[in-house]
Amino acid sequence: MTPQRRAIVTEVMAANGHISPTSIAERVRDRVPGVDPSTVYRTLDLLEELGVLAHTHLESGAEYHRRSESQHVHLVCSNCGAEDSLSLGEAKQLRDLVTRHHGFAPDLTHFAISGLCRRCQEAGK
Amino acid sequence: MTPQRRAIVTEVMAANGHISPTSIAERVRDRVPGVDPSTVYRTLDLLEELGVLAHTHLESGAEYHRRSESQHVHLVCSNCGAEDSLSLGEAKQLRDLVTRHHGFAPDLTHFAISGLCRRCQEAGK
DNA sequence: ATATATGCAAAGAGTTTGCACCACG
DNA sequence: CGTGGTGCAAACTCTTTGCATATAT
Repeated sequence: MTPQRRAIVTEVMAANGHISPTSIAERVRDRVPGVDPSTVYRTLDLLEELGVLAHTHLESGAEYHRRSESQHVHLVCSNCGAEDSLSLGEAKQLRDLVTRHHGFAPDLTHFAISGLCRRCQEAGK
Repeated sequence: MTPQRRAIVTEVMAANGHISPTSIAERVRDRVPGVDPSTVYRTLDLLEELGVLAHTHLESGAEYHRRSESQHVHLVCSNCGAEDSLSLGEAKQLRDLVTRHHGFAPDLTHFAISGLCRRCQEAGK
């Protein structure tokens, strides 16, 4: 456990929801000057292998979050960028629906779900 | 309508399902030597604005496909890479479920759905 | 003829890797 | 004291942009 790793973990935990490797690098740098992006990437890979973190693909690229928040299914508005998420119950319904028909066990947290939020739908008419 | 554009469109249409910008660039190059990747990117953007093409985010990055195949919801196995897709009916059920609870109109084709295919689930025990 | 698409070259962003050095445990 | 984490520099991939030239209509 090095100070760099501690700072990286702290930033990911502090980010509410998810955060990109680039942002982590910047924020960690503010706190512990000199931390290299490569260290951030290496640490994120490690923490993911250890099962502490996981990443999700959003429009802007990969974002990391605590593994324990893995129930989080992201809904992102492609128009205004608003973010929402499914409840556990809804996520389960979706999961079951896919599994039932395909024997495929989806991890709905790994990619976001893009679409139009209610407001943008209404505005779009 | 330039020969380059014709070749690019041809390749996307020939690709069954989806194809990455890089692959398009390679294949087009085989047929019309000298075509620059920047031309490919510019053309893809244009065709997307015109509503002819759309892109989907897979694990490996963005892939383009005909807009008319936009019902295609991708299921990708994170273990073996196998690809499957939802039927129109299933896609509609999922869509309705999300819309009903959130007023959010998802475009399930824009991001793939990651998970474990049946075989990998069974093998994984 | 004229608007526009192309190629080329360069610049960027994000990420990965090799290596010598330093530090944690 | 030794394993292994770190910074640095370089390389890489994918993508974007500016500009002069070539091309479609």
